[in-house]
Amino acid sequence: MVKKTRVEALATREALLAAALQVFRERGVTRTRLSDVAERAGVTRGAIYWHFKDKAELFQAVCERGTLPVEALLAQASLNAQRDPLAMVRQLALMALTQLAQHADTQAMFDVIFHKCEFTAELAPVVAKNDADRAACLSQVQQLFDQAVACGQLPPTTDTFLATHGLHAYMVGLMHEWVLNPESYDLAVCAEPLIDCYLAGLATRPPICPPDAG
Amino acid sequence: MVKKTRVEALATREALLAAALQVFRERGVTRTRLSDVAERAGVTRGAIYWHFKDKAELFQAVCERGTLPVEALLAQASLNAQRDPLAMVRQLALMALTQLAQHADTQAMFDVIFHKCEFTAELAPVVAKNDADRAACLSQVQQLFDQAVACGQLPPTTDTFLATHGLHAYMVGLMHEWVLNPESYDLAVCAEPLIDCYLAGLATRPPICPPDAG
DNA sequence: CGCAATTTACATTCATGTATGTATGCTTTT
DNA sequence: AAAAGCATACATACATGAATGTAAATTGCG
Repeated sequence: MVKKTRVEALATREALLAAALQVFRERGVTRTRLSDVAERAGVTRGAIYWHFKDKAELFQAVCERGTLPVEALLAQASLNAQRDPLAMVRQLALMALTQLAQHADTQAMFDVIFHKCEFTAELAPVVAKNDADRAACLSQVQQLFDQAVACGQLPPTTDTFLATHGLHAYMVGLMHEWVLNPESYDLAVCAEPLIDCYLAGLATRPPICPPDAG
Repeated sequence: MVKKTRVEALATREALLAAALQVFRERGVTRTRLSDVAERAGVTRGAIYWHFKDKAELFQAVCERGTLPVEALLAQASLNAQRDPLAMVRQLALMALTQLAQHADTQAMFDVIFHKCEFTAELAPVVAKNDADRAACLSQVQQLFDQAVACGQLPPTTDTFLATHGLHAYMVGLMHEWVLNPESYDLAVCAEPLIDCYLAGLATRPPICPPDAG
């Protein structure tokens, strides 16, 4: 079998992405040979070079396929933000953790990103996209926190910059560590108390940044 | 220059470790060639094979050199624990972040571990040691939280397992993200408000684990 | 002199990228 | 509507370079 119809070609591409995600997870991105990916997808190495320029581009595609749902959440956030900003932050965090807890592919992706990947020069485009996404996300959340301060949901002394970075770190850490041991606790259930605990901390003793420290 | 005295040999070993840390950070562990490490250390590749079996063992040595200070902190903790357990947790967290904020080598090490390394089968011994260390650390901290509950420093309903994992995730996330942008904020200064914020959350709205979720 | 510490030289393995082959689907023309 | 022509979607083969591990050679210390 050589030539496929367009939809079949798309299916091949999808199979390659799925296979890549698995092999990346097993062998690490750098040690992954494209021949393994091809074999797992049921094609040869040539097919990869048709769909992707090289391994870096393949990796980028794998990442983008996975980060899409999170971006959609953020888009929502800016719209419905005005009413109850703190609840929106809470919902965003919960949805991200729930997505992770429920979707095996999401778990695989974050396992790769957190523990099976080396972010060096050759992955510069991915890193750049990551940075941009993170900056956008942080900025959005900080705006929500600012609104929460304005609403009186958070104390007026709250350093929303630090609060944002703290929450972000918390999320990253939770995902980073939970993916290592998904059996250690039920994330779908525990996400809520974990998030609420941090938010309660913000409300009762918000971080206050000394001058010139950020 | 060929043969050295014993102390000089130790110096060579140290130079190799320092060089490896740098090159690991620049190129990622997997893409690092031992020839680069040797060159940076001012020796040839053969010297590496004298001191270390292979790259994995070199990496392990680099990690162990860096994780030593943290272990010392934990050893302290179990001793002075009885009086004010929550303050002990606080101090531990602060010291870890301070160590990171002040020592360039520590920053380099965590940058490598978090962003420049793929934890796959070939690094199994390192992973095993990491797991053991983490488990020990978590167990220690959970004991402190248990004592804090007993002292009345934390509400009796507190799920100390979740509290521990939450704090650990927080720490990991803070280090993981701050190392990416050490200029984004002054960690040495902000560590205190960040930690206190989380601990305040624990005190006012501790995580409560539903049955059978952990 | 024998061993510790390091260099040099060598063989081997292995993944990559590319160049080329090829057959099929798609399109256009008449 | 049928056939030709072209682009697509891969497979195959090859050349290349690069890093590794080991074995042998070298030299200085005790």
